Amino acid sequence: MRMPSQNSTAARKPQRQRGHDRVAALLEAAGACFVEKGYEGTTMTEVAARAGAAIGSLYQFFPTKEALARALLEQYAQALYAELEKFTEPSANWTIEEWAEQLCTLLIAFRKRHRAFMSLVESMPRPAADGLSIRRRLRAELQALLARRAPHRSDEETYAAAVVVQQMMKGAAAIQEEPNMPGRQAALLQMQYAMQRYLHGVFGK
Amino acid sequence: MRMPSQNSTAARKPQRQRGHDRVAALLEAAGACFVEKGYEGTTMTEVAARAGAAIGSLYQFFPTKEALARALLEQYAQALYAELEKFTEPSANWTIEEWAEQLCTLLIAFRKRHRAFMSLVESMPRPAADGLSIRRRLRAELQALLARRAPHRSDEETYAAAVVVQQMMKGAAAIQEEPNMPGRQAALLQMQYAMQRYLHGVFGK
Amino acid sequence: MRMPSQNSTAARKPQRQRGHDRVAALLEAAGACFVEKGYEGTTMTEVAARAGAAIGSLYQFFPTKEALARALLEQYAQALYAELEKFTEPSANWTIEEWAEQLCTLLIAFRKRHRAFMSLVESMPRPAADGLSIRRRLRAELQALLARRAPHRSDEETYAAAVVVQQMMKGAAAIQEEPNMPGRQAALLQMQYAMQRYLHGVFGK
Amino acid sequence: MRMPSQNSTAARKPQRQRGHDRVAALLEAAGACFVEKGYEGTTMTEVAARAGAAIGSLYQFFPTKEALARALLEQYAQALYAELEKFTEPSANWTIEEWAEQLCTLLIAFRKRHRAFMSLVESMPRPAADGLSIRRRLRAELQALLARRAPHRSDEETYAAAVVVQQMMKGAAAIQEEPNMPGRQAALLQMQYAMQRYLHGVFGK
DNA sequence: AATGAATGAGCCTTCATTCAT
DNA sequence: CATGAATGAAGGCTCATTCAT
Repeated sequence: MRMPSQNSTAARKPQRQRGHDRVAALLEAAGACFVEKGYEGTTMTEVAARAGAAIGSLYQFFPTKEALARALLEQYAQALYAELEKFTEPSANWTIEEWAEQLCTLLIAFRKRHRAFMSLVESMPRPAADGLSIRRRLRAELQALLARRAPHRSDEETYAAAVVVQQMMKGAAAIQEEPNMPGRQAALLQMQYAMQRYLHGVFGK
Repeated sequence: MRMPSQNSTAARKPQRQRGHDRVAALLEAAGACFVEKGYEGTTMTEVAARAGAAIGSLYQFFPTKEALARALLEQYAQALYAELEKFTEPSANWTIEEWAEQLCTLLIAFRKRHRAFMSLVESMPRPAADGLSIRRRLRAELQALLARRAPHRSDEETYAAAVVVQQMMKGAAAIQEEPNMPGRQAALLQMQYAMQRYLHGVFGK
Repeated sequence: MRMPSQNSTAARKPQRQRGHDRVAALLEAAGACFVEKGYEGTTMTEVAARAGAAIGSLYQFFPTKEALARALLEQYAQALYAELEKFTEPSANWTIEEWAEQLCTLLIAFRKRHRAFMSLVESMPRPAADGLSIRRRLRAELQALLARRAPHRSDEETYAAAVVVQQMMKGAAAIQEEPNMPGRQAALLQMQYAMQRYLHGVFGK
Repeated sequence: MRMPSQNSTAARKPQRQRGHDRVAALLEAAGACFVEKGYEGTTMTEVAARAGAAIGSLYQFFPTKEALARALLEQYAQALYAELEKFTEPSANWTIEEWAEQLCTLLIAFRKRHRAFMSLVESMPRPAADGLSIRRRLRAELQALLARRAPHRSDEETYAAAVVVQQMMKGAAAIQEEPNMPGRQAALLQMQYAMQRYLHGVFGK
């Protein structure tokens, strides 16, 4: 049963609200699908079904499968940048080892919360690979963070270090994701240790 | 000694010269395709065409796309193990840093020569994921190598270290593969440096 | 009340007028194809074309060739059961010979109207053989009818009789279907006569 | 050197002992396959493999799948005619009931021994349907037998009776073939009884 | 907006049959 | 004759995307 629609200005808001919920549900469903089956394995039909929407509705908001993935990725990226922001301020007080530990902790927690992130970054097909640009942005972020800690280093040096840190974090994520891995915790700690050693070597006094 | 146990997804072995050549051509074509477009993006039709064979010929030897990928993977794995074998002997004379450098060099060279290796390991769909078992084998290999260098370490410790080394090598490979990456060489060197620092910290006297 | 338990090989139900029409057209086309070429000989492409639909539309409603055949079969089965229902009531007044004649008439007419029925029951591949269960149901129906006429007979006896009647009806259908058969009418009458003799022997006073 | 080729779809006759064995093995393998999977479901490759022969060898003797089936059918038909011959002589002494019983027994035993016979007769595709002609020949045979027993009957009458008898025998075979059928023996006996009643009614004094 | 039907290019795979050795 | 590789038309089915209601 439909409520008699209120006057045109008032009626708009609930409609938008509905739309918002829809989009949220769709993105969530998409995330779940991408995690479970990867980009190629995910079906637009299934995403819609999982969100309790019709296929047509899905296309109303996301004109393309790629757009859907991109939107999801973008959402994650924003969240990640927001979290990284917290590193800007207090990081000055930390030793480089503490800094590394915090970074590891943050990234690992983030990937645990948003499992589709990695999955998508890795499984989107090359030509469309938006994952690439996201990685680049994240890398720049890391570089900026590192540059702040070591202002005397050249851009080339901080860039290279950012690349290394990024790859190591990716490694940590992979460890997390691997099913039935024995000694996962120990391995993660070692990964963190490796990063600490590296950063100490490069930026430590 | 290997049983001739052709399980259903295994490749049929050619029995004539002609067949051998075909299989080689097909595998090569498959490798090229997988590199360029990943597992899902690769078409059996295209593989056949690229090898100058009819689609039926492809299926004569590889009953499935998956079998084709698996065969390729297996081929690479064997080659890699063979190369790693050379590490067993002389490594005793090396410092841990030299050892790490040699390993980096070897793996990087290997991936350059067999670009489909990584591509496939990463892009094969989970359930079939033969990549997983290959990674496990390689990890065991690394662990054995590390254990030889540090006999006083427990299995848990060497295993964790093997995991870390493996992830770092994957990172290096990713760096190599990334298109249009500025300062690639520097980054690779840093990656190697990171590994050396880590191994030094863990196994160095 | 029917559960909406769409098991994976079941047909999706259309929810719009347009869909209903499509499904009807598709089933009709399928029937025609199955009659002409049997189950294996029938092509999904051809069914779609014959119904003036795209191949995708066919699969929208019938996820499998088997599902299509099953749906058709089910439709016929329902129709047949409905017609047999009319036998329950008045049959008491008939002699066994009249009963047999009516049954022959009904079944022959039914098969003439729904020629795909038999074709499908016979040509569906064994493992999937839904034909089997349909036959079993029809057999049970016949047994019930016979049991009503001869309440003093044991279940075993009526079952065996039902089997015989069923096979004879199948024989009659085969006679009908055979192309260029001389003296078809006479043969059909003889078939009916055989059934009457048999039933008279078993259930007659 | 090629013999002036017989008609194109016929099987070539082997000319050496080895060839004979091969052909026998192939036919047997074919029979097994046809029973298990029907005509369409059977693969030339599988037949060859099952007979321990190469696919090329199979085609050396049977130029076509159809030819293979036909050859098998022909073989069975010959065997059946041979067995029916025994009916010519002594049948005069039997009552019609005895005659029917013997016929049932013989046919049932035959189908049990040559299970591919029925399977093939029923599953060969229409246009090629050699089954048809075989049925016709068998029908003629039956008619001849019946005519001998009842010389006063017209051709039309004996033909119709032959048709009925044939269908009933087919029904009996179906009963035999049906998996997990409870009370099979009883049903078979009833089938025989039905035939006896019928023949008694038509040809009995 | 929402819904669900429509579309069709394209994918993986099969298999009867032919051919070169 | 034997063998096994070669061939390619054709089939079942998927799925991103568009359209009509």
